[in-house]
This record gives sequence, structure tokens and C-alpha cells, in this order.
Amino acid sequence: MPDTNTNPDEPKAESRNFIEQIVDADIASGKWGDAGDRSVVATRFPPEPNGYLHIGHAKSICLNSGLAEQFGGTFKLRFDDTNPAKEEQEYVDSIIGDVEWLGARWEGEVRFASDYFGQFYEWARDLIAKGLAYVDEQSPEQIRNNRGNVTEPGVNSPFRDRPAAESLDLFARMKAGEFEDGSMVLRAKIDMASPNMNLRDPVMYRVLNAHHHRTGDTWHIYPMYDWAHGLEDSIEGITHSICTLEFENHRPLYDWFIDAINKDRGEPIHHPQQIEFARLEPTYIITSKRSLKLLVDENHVTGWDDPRMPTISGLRRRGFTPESFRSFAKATGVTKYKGSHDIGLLEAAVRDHLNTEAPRRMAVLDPIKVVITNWGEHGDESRIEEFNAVNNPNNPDDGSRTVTFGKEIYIERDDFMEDPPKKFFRLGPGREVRLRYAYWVTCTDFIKDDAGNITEIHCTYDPQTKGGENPPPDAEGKVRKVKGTIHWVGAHDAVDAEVRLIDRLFTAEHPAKAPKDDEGGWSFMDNLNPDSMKVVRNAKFEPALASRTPSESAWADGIRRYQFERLGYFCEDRDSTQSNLVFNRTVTLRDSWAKNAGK
RNA sequence: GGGGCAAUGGUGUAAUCGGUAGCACGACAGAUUCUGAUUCUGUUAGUCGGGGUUCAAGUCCCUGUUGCCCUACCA
Repeated sequence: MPDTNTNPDEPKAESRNFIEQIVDADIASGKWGDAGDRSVVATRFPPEPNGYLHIGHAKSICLNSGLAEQFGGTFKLRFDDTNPAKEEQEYVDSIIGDVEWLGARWEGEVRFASDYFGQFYEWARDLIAKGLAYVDEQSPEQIRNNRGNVTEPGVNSPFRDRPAAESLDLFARMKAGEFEDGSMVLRAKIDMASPNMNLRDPVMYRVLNAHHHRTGDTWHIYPMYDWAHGLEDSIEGITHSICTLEFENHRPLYDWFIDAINKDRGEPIHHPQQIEFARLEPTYIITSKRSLKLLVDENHVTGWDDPRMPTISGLRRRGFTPESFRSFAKATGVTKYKGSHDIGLLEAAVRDHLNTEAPRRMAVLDPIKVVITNWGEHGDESRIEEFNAVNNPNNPDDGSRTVTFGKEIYIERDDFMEDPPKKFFRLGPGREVRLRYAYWVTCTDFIKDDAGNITEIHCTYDPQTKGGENPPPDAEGKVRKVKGTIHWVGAHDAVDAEVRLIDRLFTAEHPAKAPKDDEGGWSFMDNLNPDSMKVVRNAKFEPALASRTPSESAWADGIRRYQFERLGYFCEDRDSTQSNLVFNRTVTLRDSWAKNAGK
């Protein structure tokens, strides 16, 4: 047996993902500073402001900011705004809001790659002077054709060996705006025969006579992502430059650029370490920004923050919490394996959070009227009785509120069956159920309209069950039992409301994946779920849902969230007004009855 | 015909020097319950294939297979 000096009573050390292990090793070896100094860890989140952030970005934010937090290092927020054609201020604003909402705290000001354009330009001139870059006047087509392919080497540009002075002059004139878009580029002089296509003299700058959302018209050339990105990280002193798997083949290029700048240089510039991990790929969701933009532009959804969208703003509007994002990010792990992640994990995470935090309320989505026929036999027929309802049985500190009961109430249409099976624990002719917090009632009759729809149910109540309590034992000592408890809302004080029942936007587990027999006609739009949002306009709410009750604590983001008993978790939509309440369903409760009924 | 990366239950992930394959979600059973929720208990099921080294292999070596990425003046 091996030496087992571990104490079984000691909690097992938390497992570390492969990135944490790298950081641990770097700190131990003193790679970035004094050995053991954890505060040297510097990470960042570098979005391009060309769309709204989605749940995959949320994971990256959690990973990067979480690492900095865990080690006591720093986390920065930087926009990668190197392409003026696609980027807009609206996206900058939404992204900042999303990162804040998630709870990630960045160091100092928000940064922009465009702030470093001058530095990039100087370093590019330096590379030209060293004979490591050149201005190429080939057309885009020629450049593409001369690049070769994965098995064939490319051929050198005829401009590759032009004198540095000539390139320097041309580069200055490119910057000055003397040339047309696409007329020439600055290329790194690496190796046109490299098996890594990224090293076949990649383009560093292109002529783009375009207006930039921050630098205006000062530039006529813009750096390519591959040239800029590693330099941005270098300038900001990023130690661990975390990105997704598809950039693995780019890492040698980023290393080459830094080495090229540092060649013959007195004080070398900082050389970040890039680490790639597999992006989050949740089921039933698409995360391509292009596709998401298409959904918005073609009005398949109402906007980037439509509650069906996998964007952070959409999921927030749907009711998901920052905590649920963080635990989802943690649950999905950090690896280099490109799998897919069950969206059920996100739903489990938000249920878990909301179960402890969300006050309970009663709401009837598809109301059917119930008349208590013997209400007048035990007192004034018009009387209203008050009952105490706890806000959260799992959290006694949440207090309670009052619900009121009278002769007429509403229950859920689903909670009554004319001819129920034995295992149906709800209402049916002759059956008795508990109305939560109120009384036990027995169905004596029901009324149908000409179309055969049930329009009204008649019940008697048992005054001995006041508050929903069990009735006293009978003469033989037996206590009557009831199998089911259902929710209800008093007809006399019910508040009308609109409820949006949100379901997954796509019906396919992998909506972006074309079927095998696709011959080109397929589109991810084919997988759109026609029932992704059902709007219920005649829901009945208990009055305590109309506004926040005094006993209720406010949510950090100001969004009111509740559990509607037996239905699910819901939050108030931003369309909601005092006179027209609108709620979104975040997620249903787990429902083993519905699951078995479906079998 | 090239280069890079990856492979552990249904899904996602752990396993420190080569030493009991663990956790979460799900599924299934049962208990509790004024939410068919929650909670609790139990069950289920896994190291991509083939060789090799070793007392001992998810882990080391050889070899094969499968999947993903790479030929924008996008990021």
C-alpha cells in the first residue's frame, strides 16, 4: 500500500482545472514575479463590440475575473475594436452593463484596443525597419491565390523583398489616407511555406478609409486582430491570456510578433502566455454572433434582449441570476475537450438559487372559476376570510403575507379533470383537495358550455380545515386525508396579468448543426421552435404580486423574482406597468407528474 | 498528401509521484412534505481500439481509430 498520510476527516482539496494548475505552477516557479506572489496574476475579457454578449461570453468573464479574484490579481475589461466596419457604441454600452451585472469587477477604466493604435503603428514601423514586414501591393485575390493551401506551400509576393525604406514610405502614406481600401497591406515576413497557414506572411494592416466609433477619422489603416491582440495583452501586462481553442494555431504567430518586436531591443516588452480552452456549447442554443444578429434583424425575436435569446441581457430579462450563471460556469468546467453542455445544468442552477431566494406567490395562469356553494351556510355569504401564507417555507426569515378567501375563487384548469385517473391527486367530481393555506374543498358539480368546455366548478368546503389544516379525527379516531394541495386566487381581489411562457428557442439539441443529408438548403432557422413564447393574457394573480411587499427584500439588480407555487419561477418583465403586469417564466419547477403523464 | 488539438458513465468533469475510478446534472426506486417542488436515502452506469512496460496503467511507451480547428484585407 502507498503511504496514506492523508487524514480522512480533512476536506479533500478542491480539484483544480488545467488553467488553475498552470497558474499554480507559474506562481510557484516565479515566472511572472517573485516566486509565491499570487498578486501578479493578470487576466482580461476582450470582447469585440459587434454584438451583444451571450452565455458563452459569460463563462469567459467568470473564468477570467474568477481567476484574478481567486489569486488576488487583476482583471481588466478591454474592447477589441480594431474593425470600424462592424463595431458600434450601442454594443459597447450593452457589454459594459452585462459585465457589471454579472458581478465582475475590472481594474481601472474600461480599455480599448484603439487607445493603443499609435503604439501598434510604431512597432509596425520597427518591424519594417528590421526587415520583418513589408508593404504588399497584390490584390486580395492574388494574396489568397498565392497563399497555397493546407498541403501546398504558398509563393512569395513579388513585393516581399522591396527595400525597407520603400515599405516605410508606403506605410506612412497608407496611414495618411493616400490609398484606396484594399489597394495594399502591410504583411509580416515569416514563411510562405509554413505548415501553419497563420505564418504565411499574415496581414498586419489593411487600408480602411472608415470612421471609427472612438478614433473618428484619424486613421486610414487598421490593425488586424492577429497583429493587435497579443500586443494589447502585452501592453496591459496580461500574464494569462485565455482564449478559445480555434486560436491555438495563432499562438505561434503571437509569439513571433512579440519576439520580432523584442529583437535587438534593450528592454523587452511583456510576453503574455496564451492558454486555450473549449468554449461553452450549451444544448438547444446557438452562440454564433452572426446567427444571433440574423434572429434580431429578421424579427424572429423582439431584440437582442428578447427573453428567449441566449444573450446575457436576454437571459437576465428571462429571470436568470448572476449567481446561476456563475454556478453554471463552474459546473461546466474548464478543459480542452470540445463537448456540449446540457442546458438543463443552467436550469438546475437557477432553480437551486431561486429556491432559496425567491418569495412564493399564488398565480393562476389558465383560470377556471370555483364557487363554494356552502359558503353562506357557515356565516355571511359575502364575507372574506384572511389567511397567513409564508413567503418561503425554505427560508423562515422571509416572513409571510396575507391571502384572502371568499365564495368565488379561481383554480388552474389543469387541476380539474372530469374523469380523472386514480393517480390524479387534484380535483374531480366527488374528490377532495386542499386549497393551499385556505380550506379543504370537495367537488360536487361542474358546468359546461355548449362547446363542452368546463366553465365553472362547484365545491363545498369543510370549516374544520380552516387554514388548510387537517380536520380533527372522527368518532373512530380516524383522520381524513387528502392527496393533493392546489393553488388558487380569490376572485374578489384577483389582479389580472400577462404572463409570457418562455420555452427553448430551438427544438434541436444542436440547432446550428446541419443534418447529414443536407444538400445546401438547410438553415438553422429550420430548427426554430414555433411555440418558444406563449403569451397568457388572462392570468389571475394574488394581490401581493402587484407590488413588492414590505417584508420582501429587493434583488440586487432590481428585478422582482418569485416562485409561483406549483408552476415555476417567474420575474417581472421590463414591459410591466402598475396597470398592466407582465411576468416572464424563467423556468418551470421540476414536475414528475407531467413527466410520467407523458409516458 | 500538411499542421495543430482532443478523447473517462446518458451529459459535463475529477483522480497530486504509476497505487481504492470520485463529483455534479440526469434517469430510476423509496422516505418526508399544506408546492406531484424542496429536502433526505439508495440504485444505475464509465477510462476510444490493439499491443507493450510494470507487482500495479485513465495516467508511461508504441500503434491505430474517431472528432474538432486551420487556406478573411473578420474577430
